[in-house]
Amino acid sequence: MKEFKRHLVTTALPYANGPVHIGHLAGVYVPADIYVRYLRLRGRDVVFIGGSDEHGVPITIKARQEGVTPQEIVDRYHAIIKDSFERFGISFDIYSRTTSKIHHQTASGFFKTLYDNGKFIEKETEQYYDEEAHQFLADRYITGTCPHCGNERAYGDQCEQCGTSLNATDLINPKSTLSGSVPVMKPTKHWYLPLNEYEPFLKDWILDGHKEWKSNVYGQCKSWLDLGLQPRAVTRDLDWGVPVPVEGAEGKVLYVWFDAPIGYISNTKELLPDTWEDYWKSEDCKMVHFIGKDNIVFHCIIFPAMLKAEGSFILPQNVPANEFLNLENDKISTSRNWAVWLHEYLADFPGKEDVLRYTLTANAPETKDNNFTWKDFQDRNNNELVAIYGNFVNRALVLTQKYFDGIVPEVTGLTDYDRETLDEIAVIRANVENSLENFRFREGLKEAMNLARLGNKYLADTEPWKLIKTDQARVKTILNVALQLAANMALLSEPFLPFSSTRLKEMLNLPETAWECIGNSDLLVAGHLLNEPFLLFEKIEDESIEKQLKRLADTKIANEKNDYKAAPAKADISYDEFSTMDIRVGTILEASRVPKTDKLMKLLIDTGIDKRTVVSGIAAFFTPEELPGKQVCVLVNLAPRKLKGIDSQGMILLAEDADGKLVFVTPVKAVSNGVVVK
RNA sequence: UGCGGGGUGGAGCAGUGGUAGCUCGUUGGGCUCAUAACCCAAAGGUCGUAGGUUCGAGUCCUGCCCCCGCUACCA
Repeated sequence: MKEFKRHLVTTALPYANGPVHIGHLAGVYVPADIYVRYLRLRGRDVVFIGGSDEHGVPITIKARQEGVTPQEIVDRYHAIIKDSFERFGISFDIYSRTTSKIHHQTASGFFKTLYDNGKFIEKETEQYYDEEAHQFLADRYITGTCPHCGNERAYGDQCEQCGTSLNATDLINPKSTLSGSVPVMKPTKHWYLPLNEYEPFLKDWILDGHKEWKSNVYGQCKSWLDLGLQPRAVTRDLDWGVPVPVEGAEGKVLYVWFDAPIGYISNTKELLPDTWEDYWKSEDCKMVHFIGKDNIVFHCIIFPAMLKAEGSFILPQNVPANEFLNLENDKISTSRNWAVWLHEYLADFPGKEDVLRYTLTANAPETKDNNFTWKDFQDRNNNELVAIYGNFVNRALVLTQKYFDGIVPEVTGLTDYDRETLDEIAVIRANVENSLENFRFREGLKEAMNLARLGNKYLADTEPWKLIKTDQARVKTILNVALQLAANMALLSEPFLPFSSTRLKEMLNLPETAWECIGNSDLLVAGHLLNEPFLLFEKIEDESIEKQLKRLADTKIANEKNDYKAAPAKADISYDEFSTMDIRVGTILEASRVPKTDKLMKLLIDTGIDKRTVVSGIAAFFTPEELPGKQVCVLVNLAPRKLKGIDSQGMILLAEDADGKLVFVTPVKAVSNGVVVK
């Protein structure tokens, strides 16, 4: 395998129209950070590049909805994202943004180079234009009637009712979702990158040259290449983005997918104005893109074709794309607020950065979509971090504190078992390294935890708490070994759990130690004074988990309300038919549950005409105590009916909300009992 | 519709032709230094489904079913 002098690690640029959530973290940022921290610990020359993607149509839409400028939107989210990454320990060397001056220059220059070298095709096409919003419309922003099933809410690219994919021009009665106006066809000119010309190169490079890529990545690429590539537009009609730097391109910007990956280059330039080319233009540099599976085609096909067209850049050595993470069995969604937001997590679980890093890594969607549940989060913390890692460290340190006043005891003689245990460290280290080099972070973490498991087993097998009564010298050796294991654990787990590693090193008073020392049994020398032990991890109680689940349940209810669509109107009736119904305002006098039923409530109501009994299915929503005195509307001429043996003389009017909850229909101010509702 | 990825004990994963493994949970036992933590043992899987190839298939082939991506928000 080739040894690279430098490493360039990029992470997908999060879109600055919302904060980052656990899906982003599990898919991209946590694995990338583990990888980078590992490379740094091994003394490799590495730059870690991140930044916000701040262009594109959705940001302009959101700005329009909120009545602010796109700049205000991206400023807001860029700040939140950058800050939360930093506090979470994603150790970017730079986290910049695509609205930066240097990015505009870089992206613009990149386009110009390709343009000047004749790498683009110019094409004029007719597209829908919204004359009120003064914008060309992407297919998704046009709705109309589906020509196949007649659904009136079909989108320009697909009808969600019948599933057919459409062209915007297929829609009957097209409407712009931006302004509601009827769009008109207008000619527009765009520049296309002829991807088809790069097909032979891409086939050679990926299909023959990178068979080691993950199967999801390789398979997706193969599929695209087998189907044949088409020229792809790299410009858009929009006023938000990097202006197209050629004549006749007024009002056009670079397509966000042309612009965004160039952000990796711009951000490297911003970080290293003088030496960035050592990373981007030197075959000695290994470039790796961390992305989610939806981005595979852009990073494996389009961006490499762009780089190839330009000619002076290197290509990625690997693109370890992850699958998706679900949250409590539902797709994570920014717009539906179905997510665990990083900035909220950091506020709710201060000091527990590593717990989330651990959970997301242990359960990373490396080979298929996975599910994050708060129960799993709690279990992994309590049963693994606390019980295995934290507990081992605590045992070793507390015993040393108790027997030897926190001073590392000397080795008085190693048994075969001691040696075997210590030798195991190097084996585990090799396993961790192998996993990380091959982007198997889940496996690597499990291997690292095996060191703590080994420690617990060692203590259980050697039982120093028994021997202390009879053989102090042996106990010295045992605790020395246990402490060496703990010190090795602090080093080995650092890429995965950096905050805990720092705390553990503090407790051990461990001097700066190189990764290469992992496996040594003298990381702590005899006579070395340890600091006071404290708990590395703490149990997470049910209450804090329930709080999170409650929040999600509330979101679900809110979404159901938002998604509520009124049922279609029933067939017309005459006024005479309506007037046959006699609806009166009445007051509830008494209320009691109907025994042996879940839903039924027996009510005595003063209807102004009489006092009568009504049985109503409201017991799930009201208590008998809160009802007396309430005014309600009653249909008084509904034929009586026996319910559970009780004569019900009428019906109370109720509105059923989107979430199934019932609400009384009540006059907005008190009126006399018996007044007519009409 | 098509193409790609995935469907393995309660949960999360490994396993590309030769007796089905790992972590957590569960049950039983042990230990008591440790955050009721730790250690040992056991139970638990007809490997989505129906066929086929093979002496032998989770592993290869074919059909079908389910989930996800390519397709707004979005990793």
